[in-house]
Amino acid sequence: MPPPRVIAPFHGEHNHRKCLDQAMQRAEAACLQQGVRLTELRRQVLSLVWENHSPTRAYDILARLKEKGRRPAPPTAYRALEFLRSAGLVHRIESLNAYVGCADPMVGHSSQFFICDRCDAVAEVHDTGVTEHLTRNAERLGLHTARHTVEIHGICTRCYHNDQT
Amino acid sequence: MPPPRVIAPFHGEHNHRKCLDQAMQRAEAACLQQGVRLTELRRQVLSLVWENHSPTRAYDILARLKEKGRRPAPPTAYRALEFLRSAGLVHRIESLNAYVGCADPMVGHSSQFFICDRCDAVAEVHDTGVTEHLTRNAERLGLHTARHTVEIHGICTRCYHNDQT
DNA sequence: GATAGAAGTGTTATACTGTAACAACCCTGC
DNA sequence: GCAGGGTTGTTACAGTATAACACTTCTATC
Ligand SMILES: [Zn+2]
Ligand SMILES: [Zn+2]
Ligand SMILES: [Zn+2]
Ligand SMILES: [Zn+2]
Repeated sequence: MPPPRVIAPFHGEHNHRKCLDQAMQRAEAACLQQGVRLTELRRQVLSLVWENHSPTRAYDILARLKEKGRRPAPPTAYRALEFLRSAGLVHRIESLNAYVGCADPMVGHSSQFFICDRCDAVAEVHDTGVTEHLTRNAERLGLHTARHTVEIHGICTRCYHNDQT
Repeated sequence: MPPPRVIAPFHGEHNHRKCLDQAMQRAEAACLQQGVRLTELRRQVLSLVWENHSPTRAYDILARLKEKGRRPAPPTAYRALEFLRSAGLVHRIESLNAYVGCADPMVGHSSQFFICDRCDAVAEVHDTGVTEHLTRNAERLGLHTARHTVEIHGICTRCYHNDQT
């Protein structure tokens, strides 16, 4: 079994511009491969989700789209987000009603998300051990699995230390 | 490591009246032990959640409370549900915005939920293997864990077979 | 038992999240 | 060009959740 792979860690100091560019490039490639259209609107929404590594809510997307000159209504944002999700380019965090970009869209994965409730940082992990346990349980119960939602909430080290001071 | 324990299975043929009575009894005991008050309203809401083993939404609770002669507004339901959740008597299914009764409230557990998207049946499982995997990952990332959300969606065997016919 | 404080519930209003339905537009292949 | 499907715009509304304050009920203490 391969070791758990951290797709996006907490607070990684990095050139985020690079993050964003890479995400957009991978999105173009993924859509090309899947034969679906990454339109200008979808590109804009994806880049908004990728503005940072915290979960983005649909109505935040709407507000930012307005700033960009569009006059969008809710369905505009939800449709774009649903497209991106089905293409594997973003994940939905159910416990927050929000979306994060996926840094590795080309592999079909069911990830686990570790979320800091103080600073909103999210780490995406792909631990096949967890997945196998869940799959085994599903089989035992007779559930033909469609999707996993695994979201762990807590306080990240940085925020935890800040609280002590 | 103990084997995964199925707290509530799919479609178990059973005397549900017994289910309900037992749940209410355990709730009384749990509240007594925790030194919190299981008021009449909270008792009513808990019994509504326990009417069946499918997730119950807050506004369904509201509607049923109206039938029982109250004239409740949303906060009434949400406050009762939040109380029951904090007392460990119900779990919230994040991916459905709904609540299910917990059949084993006395043990502090973080469960996994297996959900049939066709018939809404929910199975609650307590697999320490899953929990340990997640805990290990949280430690590695430096997340001081507060709560787990593990929800597996799919189609249960019974519904799957019905679809074939 | 009176009485203050805490806990619980009622009530109004409002914010946030998400979708149905239909119109208009645009792209692609014929 | 011109159908036809996919995408976006637009209006309206459904569903989920909380803030704020009033009122009641319970509990502890005198
Ligand atoms: Zn980045
Ligand atoms: Zn943090
Ligand atoms: Zn039952
Ligand atoms: Zn089913």
